[in-house]
Amino acid sequence: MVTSKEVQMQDLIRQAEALCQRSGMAFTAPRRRVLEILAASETPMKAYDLISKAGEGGQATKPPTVYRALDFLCQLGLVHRIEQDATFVACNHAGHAQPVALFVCNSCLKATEVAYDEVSHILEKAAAAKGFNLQRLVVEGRGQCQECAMAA
Amino acid sequence: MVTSKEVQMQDLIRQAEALCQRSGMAFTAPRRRVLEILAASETPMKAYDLISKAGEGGQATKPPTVYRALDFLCQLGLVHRIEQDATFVACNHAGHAQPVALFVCNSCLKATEVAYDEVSHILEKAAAAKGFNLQRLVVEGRGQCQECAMAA
DNA sequence: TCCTAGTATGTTATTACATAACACCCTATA
DNA sequence: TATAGGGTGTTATGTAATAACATACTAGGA
Ligand SMILES: [Zn+2]
Ligand SMILES: [Zn+2]
Ligand SMILES: [Zn+2]
Ligand SMILES: [Zn+2]
Repeated sequence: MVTSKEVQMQDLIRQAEALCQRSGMAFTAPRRRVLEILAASETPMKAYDLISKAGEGGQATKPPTVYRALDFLCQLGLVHRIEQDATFVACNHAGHAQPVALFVCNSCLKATEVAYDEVSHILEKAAAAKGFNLQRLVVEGRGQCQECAMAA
Repeated sequence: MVTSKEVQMQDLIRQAEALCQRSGMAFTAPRRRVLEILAASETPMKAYDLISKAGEGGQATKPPTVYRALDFLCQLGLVHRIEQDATFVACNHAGHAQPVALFVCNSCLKATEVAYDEVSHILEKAAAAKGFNLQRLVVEGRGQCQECAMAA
């Protein structure tokens, strides 16, 4: 049986390959491995869980290997880092450079991506009013997702 | 000579005392010490710099002491934690519970607080559109502050 | 062919961030 | 004077991230 999650993952990997080729970057084994694990996960993962997981059934994987892969994938926009709790999540839009907000459910810990075009303009203006030139923006939230609201 | 920074700090301490009394909480020595150090700092500080600083001229101060004080001060809204780089900054509005965005300058590392009433409503709606009930929001930015833009 | 520059990984060790667990102290109140 | 709640001190540990250096692969030029 092939789950939709698996299909989504294959898709993500293909898009990553394509994106790397276009950018002239190598989609190497450790990068693929890290992206696969993240894509297969229901929830954002901590770096050291990733390290353990990547080391299953094979040679041990050390922190720098995984952190380097994460840096790479984050730069390409294939993975997002959630600053609030130092976790990483595969992007389900494969390489949008546009900023998105990440909302994490307090119950099930799943992350929901939400675009925020409007918001970034407003914040840029608000920053500009104080003479601040905004270059990078982090928007994250906590709350309750739809499923968990139903269940409660 | 009394600088404006020092005046601001005295003010902040007084407000903190008042806030604690109203809430029935104790404004104890370590809490005061941590707030004083943060209030005196030009830039947000890392926890371990705070720990070193707090230990200067006296008995050594250990991590739990400072982290407990930080938790306390953050809950009261007297201090903000910047998630992006795990730093802490004294709030210059003394205990607003309202959310603010924190913009950090890439050059001088100073933080600028910006309120964002509008934005939270928009994001709440955007989240709601995906069935997500937003409870807490983190908005942070990076860029260049006014002073540094002048200097450049 | 050989050299070299650029990119990427492997490995060891260390630094930085944060909390668990327990003992002790103080103070209010029953 | 017991005892419960809140707070601190201390030891030890857990968790997140990177420095530094060695090694490997590839592409392009002498
Ligand atoms: Zn995304
Ligand atoms: Zn949920
Ligand atoms: Zn503030
Ligand atoms: Zn600046």
